[in-house]
Amino acid sequence: MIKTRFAPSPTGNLHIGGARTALFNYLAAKHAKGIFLLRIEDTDVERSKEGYTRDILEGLAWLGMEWDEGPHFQKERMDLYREHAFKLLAEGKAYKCYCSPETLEEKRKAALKEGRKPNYDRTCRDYTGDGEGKPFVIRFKTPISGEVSFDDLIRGKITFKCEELDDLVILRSDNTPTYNFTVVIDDALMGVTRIIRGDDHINNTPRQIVIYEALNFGVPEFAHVPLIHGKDRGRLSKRHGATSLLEYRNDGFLPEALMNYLARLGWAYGDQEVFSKDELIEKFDLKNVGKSPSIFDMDKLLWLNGHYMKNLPEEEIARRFEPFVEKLGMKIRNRDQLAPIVANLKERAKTLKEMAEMAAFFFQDDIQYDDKARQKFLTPATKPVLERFLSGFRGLRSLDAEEQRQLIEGLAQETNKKLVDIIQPIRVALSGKTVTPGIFEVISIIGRTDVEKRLERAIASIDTHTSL
RNA sequence: GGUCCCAUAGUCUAGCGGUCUAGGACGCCGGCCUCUCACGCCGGAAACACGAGUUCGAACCUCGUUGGGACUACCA
Repeated sequence: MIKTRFAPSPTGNLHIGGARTALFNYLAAKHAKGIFLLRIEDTDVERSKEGYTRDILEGLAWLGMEWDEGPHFQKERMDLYREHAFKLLAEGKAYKCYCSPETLEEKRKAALKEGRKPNYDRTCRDYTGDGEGKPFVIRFKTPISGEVSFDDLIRGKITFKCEELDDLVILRSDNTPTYNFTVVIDDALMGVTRIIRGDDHINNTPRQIVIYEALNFGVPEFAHVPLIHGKDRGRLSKRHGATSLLEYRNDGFLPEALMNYLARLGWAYGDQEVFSKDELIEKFDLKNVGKSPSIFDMDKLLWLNGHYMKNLPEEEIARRFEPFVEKLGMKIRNRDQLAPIVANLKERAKTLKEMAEMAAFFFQDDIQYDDKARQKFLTPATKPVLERFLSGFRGLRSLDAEEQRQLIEGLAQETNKKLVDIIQPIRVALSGKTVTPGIFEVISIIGRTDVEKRLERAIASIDTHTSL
């Protein structure tokens, strides 16, 4: 049975990089019909915040990654870590270190200055005294010679010399455990068989392996996925996409699209670009995960989101669309409008938020005229067009597209104008903008009464402006 | 500095020694469609970082160079 885990620390929001690591773990587990476990690594009391935990859980849930086990919280397992630390101490596999942080810091600086490794000099490794009541930490006795290697599932064999490893602190002087220790205890005790994490952990892996061995725990499999970089090729920061996943939700992205995008970032299945969640589970394989870091590309995400906007069931899009309309401070008064609005806008809007912005004029009585649009299309020259259209419109038996077409084409012939010259002023009169869905659709969605009102108002507004 | 990882177009990637005059996608440019904008369709520019090997043959294997990244805490 394969068991994977996502183990974020609640010292920040769940960002794109973390979400993708979580996704790979999720997909690997689901693909193997195994278990996906969630663990919150909150041993850093100073920096951990409950708000971040909430953000992480909500982000995972929104993307659609249900975890099978947990969330476990390390804060609740402190005794367990201490117990194992003292067990190692009793077995002579760890030792108390009485060196003060200050002297350690000095030694490190001096070593760096002289070009030596800034590792702990192991002063206390063979010390047998009682430290005279001084505060102490527990350090792990790392093997001094030899090699540690592991078969990374996506990189192959990676080997480290033990000399490069340090005698890691596993229990701090305040009696709290450190990361490299808790992670081993938890992964071992929770039965995690396959650790998929960012490649920033490659260097930690040998340090963890020697702890597994000292505790007689079976060593799990490791897979280190490349990090996602920002446009500047550096680590992801707020500027590119390190903000919370939930911001993508608020910006009107669909979880289906984001999951699809994230999966394809670093992983590929031939030439295929679009994958449903089930398809991802079916086809995901760590073997096809690339080794080089990738850069987050908002344009491609937008394209994929647009794809899902077009292809998800309209009722589903409509349901998710409503909150975005409300967020713009508008109300959907006539629910019959919703379906045709979505039908017409789903090909144009890349996000739900954009869709709401595009749809705004449908929901407002006193629409705002875009300045440039008004100057160009609501003028003394176009006023007669609008007037003639209005009177013709009043005589229409229905708002059927064919009838509308006849009216507008007739007007174009009579005035010797092109269709666009008739339609654009009408479009601006009805929407305030030069860009909207097809005019017949716009008219039929707005409805007879409101179309007339808006035309009247637009015509009147021309008077106002010319008299000024 | 040390250790480790990585290297196909601007970006995501296919490629796993011959089928590569390197394929797909986003983006970009041009065209068609057309009531505006999109959508859709058609076409185009654009890449194997460099240098040595190995081999009959290398984007694919080896080594080196260069470039990028990560780690180097009583953070995770």
